Amino acid sequence: MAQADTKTQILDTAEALLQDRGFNAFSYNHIAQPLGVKNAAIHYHFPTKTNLGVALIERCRARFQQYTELLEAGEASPVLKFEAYLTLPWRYLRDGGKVCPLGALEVEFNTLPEEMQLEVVALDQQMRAWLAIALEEGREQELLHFEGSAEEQAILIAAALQGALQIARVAGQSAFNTCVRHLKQELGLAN
Amino acid sequence: MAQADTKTQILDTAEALLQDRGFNAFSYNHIAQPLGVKNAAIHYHFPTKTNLGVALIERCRARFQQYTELLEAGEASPVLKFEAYLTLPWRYLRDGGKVCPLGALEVEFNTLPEEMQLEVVALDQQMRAWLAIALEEGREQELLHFEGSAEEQAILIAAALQGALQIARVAGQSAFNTCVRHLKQELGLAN
DNA sequence: CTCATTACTTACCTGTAGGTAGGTTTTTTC
DNA sequence: GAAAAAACCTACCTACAGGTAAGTAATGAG
Repeated sequence: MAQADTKTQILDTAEALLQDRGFNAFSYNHIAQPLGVKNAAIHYHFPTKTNLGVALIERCRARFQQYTELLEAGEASPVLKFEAYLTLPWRYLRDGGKVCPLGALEVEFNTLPEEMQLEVVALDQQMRAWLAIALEEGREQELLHFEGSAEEQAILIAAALQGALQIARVAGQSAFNTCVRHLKQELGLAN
Repeated sequence: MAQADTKTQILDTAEALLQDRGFNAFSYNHIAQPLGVKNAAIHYHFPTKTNLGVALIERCRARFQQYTELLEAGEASPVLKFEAYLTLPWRYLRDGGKVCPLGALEVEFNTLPEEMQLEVVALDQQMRAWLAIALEEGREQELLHFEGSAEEQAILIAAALQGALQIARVAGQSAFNTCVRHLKQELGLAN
């Protein structure tokens, strides 16, 4: 399984670089070097950078789906689901001040090949759609409180988290925590 | 004034490119071509891309200060100030789905030269600090309602707007409008 | 009218990005 | 144990990025 291993390592490295520097600011050599491999090796696994990008986003999608399926299978409460959602950006922040992959890709959206753009749109919809359902569930069970549609609330939450991760880079981690605290409060969740 | 004119045009073009594609995704040629000029001409006005970047952010800062000074001079109400703040991202969105310059620069933050990083930090603080004061004023006059410190509220608002602009790229302009509506509502502002 | 300055252009240079062709080593399969 | 497939490496190529040097055309001051 050396194949899968290297392939996974490539995706891991690329993902970290994406979240650290953005998609346009890393090259095949940036991936190859830490893996102790030549850039042609990366091209062997991912012929073009577009291929890499698409695979990277697809993996995010698959991982998110797995994650949510696990939560559904465990019959997690809407509150737990929401907090599980918060866990994602929270880990990014702790893991070296990374930024949400979606945010990075959206900023560079107009420079991305169409295949990647489609994946970005799909990932965004997938995540927000699931969050919206969890929020609606929470409201029905009177565990969460908000006005307007759940989809709208999901947009607000996603936007705030995404922006907060970015601002945290220049204003410190507390900026992100502040955002989370306020979002929870507005949903009627005790801290 | 041919000098100032070209220089301004360069900054205008660079700023548009930054908000459209990000800082790393445009070159001197991208600026030169639409201006009908060679890339060496850009180097004449801004020897290095770092110079350009710093000048660009400094201009944002100066412009923001002018904008706020005008509002202060006109003794604008806190509500008007808040709405004036909202005007900025709203124009970005209308002007071709642009993204907040600050957001773009934060995503690419780790790839920026230190001089630019310092400017980014300064711009972020400048904008959020002013917003916080306006919010606090609004609360004192019982025009705006929120919990926690004004600085915290300012972070939440800035993050949400910044994120919403980015999400609007893949989810449509309505995503941004939704965010604004919810933010206003939470501050106790009628739509 | 001359000289200096401003605002460029032409013509280059270096580095790196993404990508390819062909060879080599390692692993797997039968 | 041989053949084939997988997982690389070496050695390139092209395009373009950021940047520089030297020259030129226009402007304007003394």
